[in-house]
Amino acid sequence: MHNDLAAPTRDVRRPTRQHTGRRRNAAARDAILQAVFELLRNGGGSGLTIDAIAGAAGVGRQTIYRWWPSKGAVMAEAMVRGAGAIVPVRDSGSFKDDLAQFLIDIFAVLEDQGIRRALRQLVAAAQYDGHAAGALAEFTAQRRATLRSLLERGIASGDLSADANLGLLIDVAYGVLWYRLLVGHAPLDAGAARDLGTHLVAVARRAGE
Amino acid sequence: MHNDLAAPTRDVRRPTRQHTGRRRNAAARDAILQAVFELLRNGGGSGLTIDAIAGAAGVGRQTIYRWWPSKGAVMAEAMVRGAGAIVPVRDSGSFKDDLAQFLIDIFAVLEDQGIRRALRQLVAAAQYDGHAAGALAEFTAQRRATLRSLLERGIASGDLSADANLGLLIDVAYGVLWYRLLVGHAPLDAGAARDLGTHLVAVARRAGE
Amino acid sequence: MHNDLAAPTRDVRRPTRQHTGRRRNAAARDAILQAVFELLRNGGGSGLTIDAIAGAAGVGRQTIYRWWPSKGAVMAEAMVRGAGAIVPVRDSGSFKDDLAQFLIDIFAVLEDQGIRRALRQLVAAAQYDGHAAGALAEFTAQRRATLRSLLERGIASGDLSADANLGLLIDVAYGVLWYRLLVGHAPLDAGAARDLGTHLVAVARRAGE
Amino acid sequence: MHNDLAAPTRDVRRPTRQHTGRRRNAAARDAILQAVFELLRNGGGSGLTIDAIAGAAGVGRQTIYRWWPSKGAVMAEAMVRGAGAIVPVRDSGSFKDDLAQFLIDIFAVLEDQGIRRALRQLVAAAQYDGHAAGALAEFTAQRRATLRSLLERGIASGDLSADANLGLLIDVAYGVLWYRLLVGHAPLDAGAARDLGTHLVAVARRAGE
DNA sequence: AGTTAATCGAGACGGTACGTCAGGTCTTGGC
DNA sequence: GCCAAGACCTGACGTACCGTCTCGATTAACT
Repeated sequence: MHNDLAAPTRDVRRPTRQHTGRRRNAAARDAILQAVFELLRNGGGSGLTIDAIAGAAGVGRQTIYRWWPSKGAVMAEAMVRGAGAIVPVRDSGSFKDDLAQFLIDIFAVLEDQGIRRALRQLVAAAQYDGHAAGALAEFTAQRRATLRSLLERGIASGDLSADANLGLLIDVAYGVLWYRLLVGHAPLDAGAARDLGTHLVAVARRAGE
Repeated sequence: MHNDLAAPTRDVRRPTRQHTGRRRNAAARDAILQAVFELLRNGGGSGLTIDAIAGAAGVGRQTIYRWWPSKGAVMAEAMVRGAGAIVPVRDSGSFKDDLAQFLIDIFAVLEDQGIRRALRQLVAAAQYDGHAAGALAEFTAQRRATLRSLLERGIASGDLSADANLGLLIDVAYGVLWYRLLVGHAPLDAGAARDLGTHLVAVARRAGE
Repeated sequence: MHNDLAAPTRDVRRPTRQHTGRRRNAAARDAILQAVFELLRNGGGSGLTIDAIAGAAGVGRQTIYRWWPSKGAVMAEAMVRGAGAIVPVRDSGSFKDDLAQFLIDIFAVLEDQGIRRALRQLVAAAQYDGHAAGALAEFTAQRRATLRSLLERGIASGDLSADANLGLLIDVAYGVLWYRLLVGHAPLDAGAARDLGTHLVAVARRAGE
Repeated sequence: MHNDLAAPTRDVRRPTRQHTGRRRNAAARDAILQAVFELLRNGGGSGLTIDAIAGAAGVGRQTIYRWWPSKGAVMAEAMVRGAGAIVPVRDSGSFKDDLAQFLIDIFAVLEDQGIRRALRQLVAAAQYDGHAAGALAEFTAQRRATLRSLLERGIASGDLSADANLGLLIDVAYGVLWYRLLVGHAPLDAGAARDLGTHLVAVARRAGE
């Protein structure tokens, strides 16, 4: 059925056909993710229906189910891709400045109401949809790794003690962020970012003394 | 809902009659809250329907809507009532011990998978239901107040500096708690409670130095 | 609905409740049947969807499924009710005239393209839907009974022989009708009705000689 | 699909290349018709899908659409080919015997439940599919022609009067057959065939007297 | 004691969204 | 260029819930 001469050694291992038929269209996949993210940002996140997604993406409903197992899964992936606007770690030479700037940058992204709504939806979906939970776990792990590399630079520079509990520090930073985001009792602005940065540096230095 | 003053002639004819008819049955209300909490703890939170609540409580659906404006509202109230098992603040004389014990007690309550699921559901519901959001805000405000009173005792005793940023400290404590609860990347056990307690005391003491 | 005078001993005999809840709304049922018949007559019978029925009747989709088990069933009942416009048997004193007039009247009803389409749809649905098949059987049995009573008058008057095979005569009459209706190779007009009437009388008279 | 003879000049410019590409595979066509007929006879006619046909025939879906314009068309052709098992007209010298035998032979074929189901499906499909309607018309026209030739022999032999209404007689015969087949209120067995034969001869003889 | 009216459990109502299934078209790599 | 496979868009299906409305029964204050 295929050309034996082209891959003589492969035939032995894969005697049967691997695939036939039309290939999946990655453009459709992208259009769906794009549409989901836009709808989450602009429309009311609650009323996000599969039909609306399909309509906005110019795609059939079945195609969505072909790529993702549930609505939560596609929502999660869309938000990881869209909301994961990379907040870069700067390197100014001063660890304290870099940390403060990192937090300020993150909080600045969260000024956007659409991003806020999208992230809240992601957490909500993760509570009852296993796929969304997986996506959220992956998303947050990535974010924690970024912050960890920054904190490790602080250890190297001596701003943080060598035995600082980095895992806890990271959870403190993102914990405050998510807690305020989800409950909404306190602002997420530049002042909050500065306070949080001060807190992290203070405790980390103290930890080694 | 309408104003009787707009119909003065009726007041003349029925000046005294305040109310007639059967009174609401508080037992039904309790049965509903009880049923919701049980379903949240045991069943899969996703499939929590009004029908299921009514069935479990032995109640008609309309009765639920008579007492609460939305599913999120009744869920929220049930969880505030059920999950709000009071974790008392102890007074052993040592602020540090009391703080550590407070966190350990809270984390012990969270060992229960049902409580965990219920709290996660509450946060999820709050993201798309205004009533649930209100209930969550009230719930968390109450919890923050409790912790704040404990921390103020720490200031009084001199364990914390007088100008410590209590609001931030509280958000750090609950932020770590909720973040780990919602994302699930790290355990919520006695060790975590101790680490968190140490962190809070260390930073707060440092802050005033 | 029940007799309260039976009162004190009631609990013993009927310990359980007979019925609670809102009663079914016969008006909705009628609206559905009406809408189905109109859609079958006017619209293209092929594209008759449950949604279209529900929309035309101003009814929810579930209500249709509450009353009938399948689309074929509701189609069948609608057509039995709508297309079963009673063609009365006349009694002019002359059996032959009455038979001829009966056939002419039936064929006249079939001049209406909508009725034609509806009847064809009924037969089509009956081929793959058991409920529709039942409705068709009932419908045709009723029609055969009507014709049989007319033919029996013919026997009484001596126009038909006493041992005429009435079952076959009836099937001949309706067989020709349905065959032409379904295949469409020959017209169903007054001339056809007269020919068919002549045929029936001729063969039935002969049969006894 | 186009006629090469219509473009003689093309042959001059490309004298050698008569045709490129794989030729249509008539075997695939046969396999499809065979598969459709088998599925109609054995499986439930209702759930006959294009996918099922393609699968049973070992054929791609597109191949079916290359040969027929719609599902009704392929169903109709399959049934005309499969169910059109030729019932030959015999010539024993006796018209009455030949007619009776013809009807008995036809009814014998209809003993097969699969044939019955297939024919009912054909009629059902013809009610909403123009292609199937065409196929049914062609099929029935062919059957009527066969019976007509037999009846004309009856006129030649003097068993039928010269001015008998052959069109009506044919419709009576097939009408009774289809009516009983579609409604199912009476059997289609040898006894029924004999009754029908007697009826036809009786009326036809009488008609000329 | 009788009247009046709001509540109760139950369940039908008009809707909206779901996830699946089928139809007919388009695309891919192989022949 | 035909073929099998299968992804694509479309649209109907039957189900699950939603929040409201209606039913007979119950219950409690006011007459």
